[in-house]
Formats: sequence, C-alpha cells, structure tokens
Amino acid sequence: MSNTDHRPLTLRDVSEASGVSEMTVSRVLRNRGDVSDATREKVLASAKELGYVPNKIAGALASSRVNLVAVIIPSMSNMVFPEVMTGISQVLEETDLQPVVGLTDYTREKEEKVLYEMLSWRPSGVIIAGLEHSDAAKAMLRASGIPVVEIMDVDGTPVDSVVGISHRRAGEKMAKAILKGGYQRIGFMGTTMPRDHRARKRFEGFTEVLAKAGVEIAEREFYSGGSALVKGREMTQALLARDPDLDFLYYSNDMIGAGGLMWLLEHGYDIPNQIGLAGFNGLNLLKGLPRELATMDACRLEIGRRAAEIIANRVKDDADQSPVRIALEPTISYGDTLRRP
Amino acid sequence: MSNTDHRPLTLRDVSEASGVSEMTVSRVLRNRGDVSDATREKVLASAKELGYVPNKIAGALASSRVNLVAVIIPSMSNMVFPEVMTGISQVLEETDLQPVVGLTDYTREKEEKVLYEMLSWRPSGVIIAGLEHSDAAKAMLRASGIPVVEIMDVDGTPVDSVVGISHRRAGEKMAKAILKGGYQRIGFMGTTMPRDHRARKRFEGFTEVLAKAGVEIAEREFYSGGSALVKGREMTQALLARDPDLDFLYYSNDMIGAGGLMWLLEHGYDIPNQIGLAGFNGLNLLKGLPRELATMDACRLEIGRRAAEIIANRVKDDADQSPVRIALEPTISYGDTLRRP
DNA sequence: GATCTGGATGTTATCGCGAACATCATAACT
DNA sequence: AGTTATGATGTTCGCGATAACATCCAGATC
Repeated sequence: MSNTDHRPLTLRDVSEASGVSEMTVSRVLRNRGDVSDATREKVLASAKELGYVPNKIAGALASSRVNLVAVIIPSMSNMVFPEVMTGISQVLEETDLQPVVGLTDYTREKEEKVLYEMLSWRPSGVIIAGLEHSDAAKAMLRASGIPVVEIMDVDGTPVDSVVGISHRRAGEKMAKAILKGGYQRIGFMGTTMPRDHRARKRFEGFTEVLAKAGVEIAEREFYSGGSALVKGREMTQALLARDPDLDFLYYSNDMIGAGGLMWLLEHGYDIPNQIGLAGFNGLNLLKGLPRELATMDACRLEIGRRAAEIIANRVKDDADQSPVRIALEPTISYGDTLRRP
Repeated sequence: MSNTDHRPLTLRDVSEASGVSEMTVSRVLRNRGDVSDATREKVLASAKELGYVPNKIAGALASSRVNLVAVIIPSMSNMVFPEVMTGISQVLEETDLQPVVGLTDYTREKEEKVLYEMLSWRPSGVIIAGLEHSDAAKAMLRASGIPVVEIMDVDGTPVDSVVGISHRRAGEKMAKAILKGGYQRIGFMGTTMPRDHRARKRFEGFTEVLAKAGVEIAEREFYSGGSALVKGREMTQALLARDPDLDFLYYSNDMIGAGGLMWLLEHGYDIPNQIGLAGFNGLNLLKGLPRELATMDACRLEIGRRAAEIIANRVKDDADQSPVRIALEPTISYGDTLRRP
C-alpha cells in the first residue's frame, strides 16, 4: 500500500507489479490507445495499491505538452481579480487545462520575473492583465510561440489577443451620466496612479468629457495603502472640508466609495440630491450597504471566461491562430446615489 | 532576436550561439559552478539575444528538484485565504521556492483531484487547508514523501506538520467573553456547515461553554450563498422577529456580522448595551464601518508565514524532518459591539 | 489453408537538461 | 623542475515518461 523504502514510484514499479510493459501502463493511465479491459483493470489496481501518481514532469518533457495556462495578475486581494479567476476556472474546468497564477504586485520588475518563471514551465497559453509591459516581457511573450491573451483593458496595442473593456470609455460614460444627472461641481478620489494604468485611463476619459461640457474637476484626492473604507471616509471628509459645495464625488473604486457613502450618511447628507456618488467595479461584496452605490460593472467574470475560451480554442490541433480582440461594454448601475436624468 | 522558425529554443541553441558547451551555458544560467566572467557575459548576451527561457521541465526531471510548493485551499474569494497566501508568499519570496495554488471549492472530491494533479508535478512541499481529508488524499500525502503542512486548524490529527488555531478554543473564548459581558440571551448565525469544519468546531466550543454556564443558544439561523452582507441583514431581522429579547448575536464570520450591524444601527438599537454582536476573522477590510465589530483574529498571516517557514526549512539538505505542531492563540477584539467585563 | 485485418502489446529512441566525473590549463607550492 | 591545487570547461549518462514504430495473435475473408 505505501512506499516504505524511499525510492519514488515510477511507471516501472507499476509495470512490474502488474506484469505488463511500462508503455501499457502509460496507455491505461492516460486512457489512450487500445488496452483490453482485463489489463486495464489489472494495471489500475496495481497503480492504486502502490499509490502511484504519474510524473507530469517526465510526461510533459516526452510529449512536449503541458496542460497549464499561466495567469499573470497584479494581486488577489483587491476583489477584482478573484472574479476574473472564477471566470477562467469555469471555462478551463471543462477542458484538461489548468490555470496557474502568478502575482506581480503591480510592479513591472516582478511581472517580468514571474513571466519568465512561468514560461520556463512551457505552459500552453498565457493570460496576463493589462497592456503595459516591459519590452523584455513583450519580447518573451512573442518569442514563447504560445497563445497570449491580455485582459482587462483594450485601450492599447496587444501582443496577440485581448479581452477587456475600454476604461477610457468607462470614464467617459460615467462623466456623461453625471452631467445628465445635473451635477456640476465634481470631486474625484482615487489611488495615486503611477502604475494603475486602467484607473488613469478612466480618469482621462472622465475629465475629457467634463472638459467638453465646460466642467472641471473641482477637487481631487489620492491615497495609497490602508483600509480602503477608512480612506474613503477620510478623503471624503477632507474634500468636503476644502469645498463644501461639491455636488458629486467620483471614486476610482467601490471600496473607497463605500467608505465615503457611510461618512456622508452619518453626517446627514441628502443622497443623491444634495450630493451624488459613484464608484467603479460593481463589487457584489458591497450589496447590503445602507444605500446602493452607483458604479460601473467591469465585466470581470466575462473577461475571464472569454480569455480562457480563446486559449482553449487555440490549443486545439487545427485551430485558427489569428489574434482576437474583444471589447466588452461596461454597464452603468445607478444604485441609490446617482440621480437619473 | 526572435525565434522566427518555430523550433523551440534549447540550451543547444545558446551553446552554439556563444561557442561554449551546453553545460557551461547551464552553469551560467543557474549561477552554479565556476565560470569565467568573459564566458558568463558572452553566454548571457547570447541567451538574451535569442530570448532563451530555460526549460524547467527538463531541468526538474534531470535534477529531480522542483521549486514549487503546492498550496491547496478552498477558495480565494472569501477574504480569509488571500491573507494566508500573503504570509506564504512573504516567506517563500526569500527562498527560491514558489507557491502554486489549487482550489477545492470546499469539496473533498475536488480536493482529491487537485492534490493528485499537483503532486504529479512533484512539488517540494504541500500546504493544505484543514485536517479533514479523504482517506485517498491522506494516503497520497503520506506516500508523496515530501513535507506536508496542514493549516488553519489544530483540532485533530495531522498527517505531518500543522499550523493553526484551535477553533474550538476560539469559540470557547468568545463564549466566555460574552458571558462576562453579562449577555444572557444569545442568537447564532452562520453558514450551513456540512463542510465547514472549522465553523462547526467554533460552534461546538461556543455552545459548550454556554452550556456549562447554564445558557442555551436561544435562536439560530443558517445561510449559504448570496451576498454575506445582505444575508447578515436578513438573518438578523428574522432572528429578532422570532425573539425580540435577544441581547447578543454571534455571527460565524465578520461579513454577515457587518450586515447585521448595519441593520441594527438603522433600526436604532443601542449597541452594545441593548444588544451586542461579534463575528469571526478580524477582517481588515471592514475597518471603517460605523462601529467596529467585535471579532476574533484568526492569525491568518502568521499561519501562512509559519507554514511556509516549515516547508522552507525542511527543504534544506540536512534538515530535521520531524513534524511540527504550532497552535497560535486567537485574540479577541472587543471593538464597539461587545461590552467589556 | 493462406492471407489479411486490426486490436493488444512491446521496443527503441528521444525530450532538454543537470549530476557526476573527466580533462586541461594555469598558478602555487615545495 | 616536479608536484599539487584550483579554476574553467567538456563528456557521458540518466531522469521518467511518450511517440513512433514493430510485433504478435486471433478471427475474418476468400
């Protein structure tokens, strides 16, 4: 039953235990080729008894097939990527592919390192967040010769395929909705964005639409680190202290938006009339707040699913290898904090 | 610069490009053995120019060394495991080990499948959540011959090493604090717990202490799925409708606790005097609510760190391989919702 | 009965790399 | 000068599996 001496088990052990060749054992364990029922059962019994687990390293080397898909994302602790992962998993679960996650912590250096590390395992495909990568990273992606899908953002030039939303457009759309709601004096709060390209693009789209309507951002505030809920409170208070006449607050994510919302409610603001709010991301987590925050869905689940589908399709033998570009449409949700036109 | 024909690059390509043997290239790329500075630079230049990425599959097979640590956890989307992962990453980052995550979705079948899949890559160690596994899974873990650390929970018999808190004790501790606070009529809300062994253990410890003090849980309510914040509201309302005289509500996690807290505040309850609340987990995410929820820290970061340290130590050549058992002490945090004694 | 067919099995070569050992020069001793 | 260290490199073999081909045998076909 158990492997008492400490030599690792190999196909040979199973083959000896069941009295057939290694090749036949291999065929049984992979369900490939013709094997009689009798031998199959004999082999499976031996394998189970020994507790044999095939060595994919050797298998992958011999077959040059690896059922791994590298997924490279900034972080798992900010609500947005777990949902993307869910989408990816949902789709890959129906194939024999398996996602393997690498985290970049929002830095290019780490992205490069992680990518190198993952490519050295020769995965069948890469799903990677964002369109901004170091030249070296782009070169690696191209040289790898495997399908690459860049996700989240479509505003830029992909290496290969891309699935996402236009964050620029998301910002524009929210700006239009706010203007239509009749708001005029707008404050913005978000992360300091040296590396958050998507937040920057939203901000650019946002300000541009306002500018066209002759409106300028009246006040702004940035943060990094700490509890987003607390930061949302603090920044909201600071902003309103500086300019009590603000009638709208646009937050670059839902968590700080929620913090702001709570602060405003505690201080008796009339929402959405005296002041309106909106965030970004459509965090399901926050359903259940006293008021529902206006937000914009970033199509996270769908992005994950589509990206995985592209990889899954391309891995097939006779597949069309041409790049795909999918731009999903972010949808606005007015909630209780944004006056409808 | 780029690999135009479609043959994958190997050490041989780099060796030919730089005019040295494959072995020397290998040594350069791994920083092992003596290589003259001149050759080193020559090799690195060629490798970079070709865009060569070493094949770890072949490397691992040849050296029977794999720098991967399998981390098997139920889910990434419930706040508790991301922080454990952070702890693991922090520690492994200082070694050459790399975590690879597999998700079980709280089912034994999937756990078994994921474990099999991961072991087939011959990782250097396994970190796996919980002490409850199928017999087959336990057998695999034992037969693997690699260090195994079971995490989160210490109430049970580990396969090898274990790092966690006693959830039973966590429940007991909270019960004592509640009793000392003078609460008498206690309601409980949590997940339906067919598979949530840790929540069950907390509940058992909790009720036992109450029982000794002659107190019984007055009302209880269970949920599964959906937005935890909303569920917390709904269950709280339901519970208080059934028994308006409850003076304490114990929630099996902070999210439903936060939902309950908001509902109570909106309905004008006097907290913590008319009614007290407590959750479980010490979610940093929730800092910034109108009141700070009483909770108990599950030492998630520390658990991750300790588990990773055990693996990292054991991987060393001459390491002590004896099992380790670390029981961390959960600490109570009274917040604003639990009367102090 | 001879030939053919195809299912069931075995044999050999190879995947790309690293461990272990071998080789060769140069420097450092006695 | 002769021996010994040490650094820098190369050679051989094997890791554990799979691809591709080879073999064998029972039944079908003529």
